[in-house]
Amino acid sequence: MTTSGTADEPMALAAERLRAAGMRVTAPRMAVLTAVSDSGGHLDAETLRERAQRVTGRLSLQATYNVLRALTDAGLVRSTQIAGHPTRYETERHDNHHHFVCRACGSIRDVECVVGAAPCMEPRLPEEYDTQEAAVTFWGLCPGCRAATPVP
Amino acid sequence: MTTSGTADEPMALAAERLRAAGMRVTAPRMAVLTAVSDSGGHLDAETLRERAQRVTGRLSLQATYNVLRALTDAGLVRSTQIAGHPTRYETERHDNHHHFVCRACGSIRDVECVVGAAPCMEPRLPEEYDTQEAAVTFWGLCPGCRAATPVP
DNA sequence: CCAGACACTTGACCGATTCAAGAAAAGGCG
DNA sequence: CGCCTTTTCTTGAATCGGTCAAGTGTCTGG
Repeated sequence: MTTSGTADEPMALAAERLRAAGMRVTAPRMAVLTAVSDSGGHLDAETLRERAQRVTGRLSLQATYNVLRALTDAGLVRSTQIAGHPTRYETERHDNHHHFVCRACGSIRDVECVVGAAPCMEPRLPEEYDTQEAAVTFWGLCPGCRAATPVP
Repeated sequence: MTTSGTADEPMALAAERLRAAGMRVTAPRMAVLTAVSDSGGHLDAETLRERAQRVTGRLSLQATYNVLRALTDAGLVRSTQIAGHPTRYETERHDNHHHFVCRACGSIRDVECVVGAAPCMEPRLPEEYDTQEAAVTFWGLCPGCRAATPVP
């Protein structure tokens, strides 16, 4: 069987994580956090709302945004903005990884970065600049779209 | 006197560049292209419209978007999208440089990249991925805002 | 179990950008 | 040089992602 059974396990886990972060535990929060975790990342607010709704029965888009904001502020979720796409959300892994975006289908794939020694973290800027973070987006074609694209 | 005189020189230059790109030469296009060039980059559509208007006398925002699209497609202008900001435009220099964005004041500064050997251009991805471009955005505090910010 | 704080719903609103239809103007050609 | 076609500009409406605000509902600490 694919549905239910131990389907509330992730919910309990989500509750755990919310509590650990000092947040109130509510159905929408558990549902959204679970949706973000399960998906493997890179879903937008609307999609997350749809998924969360399957559990909560009903969830306003506004609430979804509220929850995502709260989860992001709490460090449980990381948001990423890709040019031309709505904001995407993924589980915060504290590994400062980057993203590859397919120009054809829009799919997103994580790209690991050598932790702590990310070469791209060293901009050629004067000393006075306080560089806190580097966000790298790789653009190109994913294997599927590359194969489907007639090479000129 | 501050106005006119040789003020139409950049216009002629813009006309030149448009023609070279095989585009029709129009007042809006010359004005916008000049505005992008003069500014040193990183202005949004609305600001560019204002500047261009000083020359053309009147220019719709829609036309500004049309022109910017055309210029971008023609490779004369490069557009950059920074999370939380409207799209910015700058003269295309074909040097694949990156951007530093101040979290406090939103100012943008170019960051040079070692041409041809950009370390950030080597994502750790399987062979089948066709990586065409890497966009790097550095986030932090510019000298001015850094000085103004009380260090905790 | 109750109060107060915090979260959710609904609905209006906003900024950035695009779509659509008609008027204007660029430029090739006779 | 002036016409005609094509492209571009103007105006106005619409879309999209997201936020603001007010009221109702629901956690959780005491």
